Amino acid sequence: MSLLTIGHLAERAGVAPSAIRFYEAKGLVSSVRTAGNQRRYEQSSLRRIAFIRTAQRVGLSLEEIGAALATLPDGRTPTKADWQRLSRAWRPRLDEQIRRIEELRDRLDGCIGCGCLSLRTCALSNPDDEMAELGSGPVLLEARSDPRPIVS
Amino acid sequence: MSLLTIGHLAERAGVAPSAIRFYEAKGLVSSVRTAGNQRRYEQSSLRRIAFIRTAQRVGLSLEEIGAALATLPDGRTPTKADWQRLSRAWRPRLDEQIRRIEELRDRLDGCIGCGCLSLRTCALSNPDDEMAELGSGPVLLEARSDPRPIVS
DNA sequence: CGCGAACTTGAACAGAGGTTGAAGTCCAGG
DNA sequence: CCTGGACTTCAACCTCTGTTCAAGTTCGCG
Repeated sequence: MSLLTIGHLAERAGVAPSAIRFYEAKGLVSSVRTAGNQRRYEQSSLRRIAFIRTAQRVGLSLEEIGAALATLPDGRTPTKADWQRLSRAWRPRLDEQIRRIEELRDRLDGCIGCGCLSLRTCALSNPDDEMAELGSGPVLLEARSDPRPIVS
Repeated sequence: MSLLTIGHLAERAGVAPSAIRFYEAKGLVSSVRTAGNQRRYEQSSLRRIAFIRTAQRVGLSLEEIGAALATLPDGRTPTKADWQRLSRAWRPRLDEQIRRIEELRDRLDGCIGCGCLSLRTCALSNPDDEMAELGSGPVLLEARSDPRPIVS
C-alpha cells in the first residue's frame, strides 16, 4: 500500500528527485498521478531505482538498464518470477563485465608483471569479443609486428 | 625505437585519432613533437591507451584513470616495477568494482530470488561504503520501516 | 622537387546523464 | 480554510567523452 511521493522515494533511494523524473522520462520507472497531477510511486519503484544505480556504477548505460527493466511486467508489481527471469537474462552480461575487470586486474598483475611487459603475446589478453565490439579488425592488443618486448 | 604517428597509434590501439588528442589534452598520454610540430608517440603509449579503454569499459572515469596513470614516471618509459606499483595500488579499487557487480548479480539471483523479495533484510546488500559515497545517511537499501515484504 | 595523404589547432557540435531555476499548483498540519 | 513546503512543467545549463569541420602545414614517396 501507501504510495510514495517523489521526494520520499528520492530520499529513500538516495538520489535526487530530478534524477527520478529523468528516469521516468526515459521509461525506466513509472508512476501514477494524483487528482492534482502529482506523481505517486509504488514501493517496487524503490527496487527499480536501487537496481538502476547499482547497474550504472558497474559501467552499464541507462539504455541497457532500461532494456532489462522493460522485460518486467507493465501493469502489475513484479513478482519473484519476474525478477528471476530478468536475473537469468542478465547473468551472462554481468559475468562478462566481471571478466573484463578481472582481465584488467590480471593484465596488470600478470602480463605486465610477468617480465615480458607485452600486452600482445600473453594468453590473458584474449581479443575475442573485444574485436566484435570495435568492429574494425584485430587491433586493440595486437600491436607491433616484431616480437621484442616493449620495454625501452 | 621507432616512434608512432597519431594515425598509426590510433589504428593499433583501435581508437580514433581525435580520442588520442583528447586523452593527451587531459594528460593521460603524452607525445614528443617533430620539427614540424607533429605528435610522435612511444610504443609505451599503446599500453597506456589499452589500459584506458579497458578501465573505461568497467565504469571508471578518465579522471580516475588519469590519476592512476599519473603515478607512472614522467620522463622515462615505465618499467615493470612502475606498472607493478600501479597494479598494487589499483587492486583494491578493481576488487571493489568486481564486488559491486557480484552484489548486483547475487542480489538478483539470491535476495530477490529467495522469496522475501526484499533488498533490505538480506545480508548480501551491505550498505558500508555505499553510504560513505552518498554522504547522506543510510538510505539506499534501507527502505520502509515496517518489516513486511515488498510484494504487492 | 612535387604532390597527396596525414598532420596541426580551434571551435562547434553530439549524446549521455543529469541539475537548476522560473513560474505556477497542490496538499496537509494547525 | 490558510499557508508554507513539496510538487508540476519546461527550458536552459552543466560535465564528460569525444567527433567533426575548416583552414592551413608537414611528411615522405617517387
